Amino acid sequence: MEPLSSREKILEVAEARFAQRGYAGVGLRELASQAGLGKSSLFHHFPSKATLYLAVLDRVLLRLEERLRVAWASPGDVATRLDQSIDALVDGLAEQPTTARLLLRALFEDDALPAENTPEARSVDARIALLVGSLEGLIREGTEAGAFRAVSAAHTLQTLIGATVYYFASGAFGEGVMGEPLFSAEAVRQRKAEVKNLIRFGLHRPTQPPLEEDQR
Amino acid sequence: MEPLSSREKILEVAEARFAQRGYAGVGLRELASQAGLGKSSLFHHFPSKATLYLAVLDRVLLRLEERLRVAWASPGDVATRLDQSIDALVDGLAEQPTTARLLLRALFEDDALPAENTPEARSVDARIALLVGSLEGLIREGTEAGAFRAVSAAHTLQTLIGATVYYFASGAFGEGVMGEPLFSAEAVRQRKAEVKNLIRFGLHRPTQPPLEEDQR
DNA sequence: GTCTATACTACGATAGAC
DNA sequence: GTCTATCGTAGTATAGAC
Repeated sequence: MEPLSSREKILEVAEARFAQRGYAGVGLRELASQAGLGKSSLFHHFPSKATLYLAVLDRVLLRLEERLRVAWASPGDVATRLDQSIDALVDGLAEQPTTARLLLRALFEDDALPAENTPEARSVDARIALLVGSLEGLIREGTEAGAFRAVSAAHTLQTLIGATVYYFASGAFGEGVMGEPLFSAEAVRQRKAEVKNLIRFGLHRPTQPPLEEDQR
Repeated sequence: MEPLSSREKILEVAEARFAQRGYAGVGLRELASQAGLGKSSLFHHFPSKATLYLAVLDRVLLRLEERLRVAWASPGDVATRLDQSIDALVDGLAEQPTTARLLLRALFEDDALPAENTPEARSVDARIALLVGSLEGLIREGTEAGAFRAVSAAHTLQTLIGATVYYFASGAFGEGVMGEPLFSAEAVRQRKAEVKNLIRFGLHRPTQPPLEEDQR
């Protein structure tokens, strides 16, 4: 295993710090020292705090994108591809606890960033648009084909984001609610099953048998 | 209409600023001047930034609590009381756009607050525990009575929080997804219907007729 | 109850030596 | 590519006059 380059080390530390404290809550001194550098050396790799932040976001979105591309390329029917997208999304968010927090925080920190219309910001926006558009298209395809109820694709997508991104971003509060760690392999497996079943069958008593994973 | 006292004015401005920028992103200079005061005068009303923040949170949670108490006192069956709780929660979150953002941000900013174990922090924790516990109890009651599928109450509660708190906190991103403002009376009405129907029936084609509001 | 003045620390960012 | 030194600003908080 090669040691990380300075740039990679900075990105790694910055991802952890931004996820935990948010953009405004992170100081570059602290960040630099955790990366084993002086503060000024940061500016050799990234011209500003905002650029560094966007680079972190971009990397995280790319990781998710790669996982979801596999699900979208699946030959199955719409319901199957939606299930596989949920699996991929949950796996991607569960891979690193920083991911969901970073993404959820990013939704709030748009106006705090002094970096609109930079190339970095446009790359991040494009990745988000791709993810959102693909998932929404999948839901819409299902309703138009008659496989799903006549739900609003946008509303359903938002609920799905809440059920996944919010869930894995919920931190100590979420662990308190769940009564166990959010990121254990078993907990992640169960989250996938619960979300897929709720999406399929809703809360009320089933008229079809639930998925096998939900048997308890 | 009486003019606001300084304390009330500060709370109002602070709620807006903390919702928009987060705890670390708000400066007390800026906050004070928006409230029409000098920076130092803040400290006459609140001994520290953390105390002010917790006072804001407490007020927001109290508003929600009052709405939900009505739903919990309803004489209906479990499914009805859950529907009414969702209505009350959505109405409470939609009443002021700051509410959902503040609550969602609060989940992340626990460790950034230098104010654990103060009376203010304990009050906030108690209010959250009441809200969470009551909603979870309602779901559990439904599964035990056989009205709901054998879902995990904790998982379902988290999904419900995502579908409501995250939704109304999603800001510009959410409006982009929805293609319209989140807080218009019509949009709020539709969100209630979509969430209740998804909770009831799931996404797949209904074997029972959907609620009347979902007819499109 | 609000003000001015001030203390001390940290912030993001830059200049320039090595 | 990393460092020290420095700039100007803003951060929370306190003291004390009015």
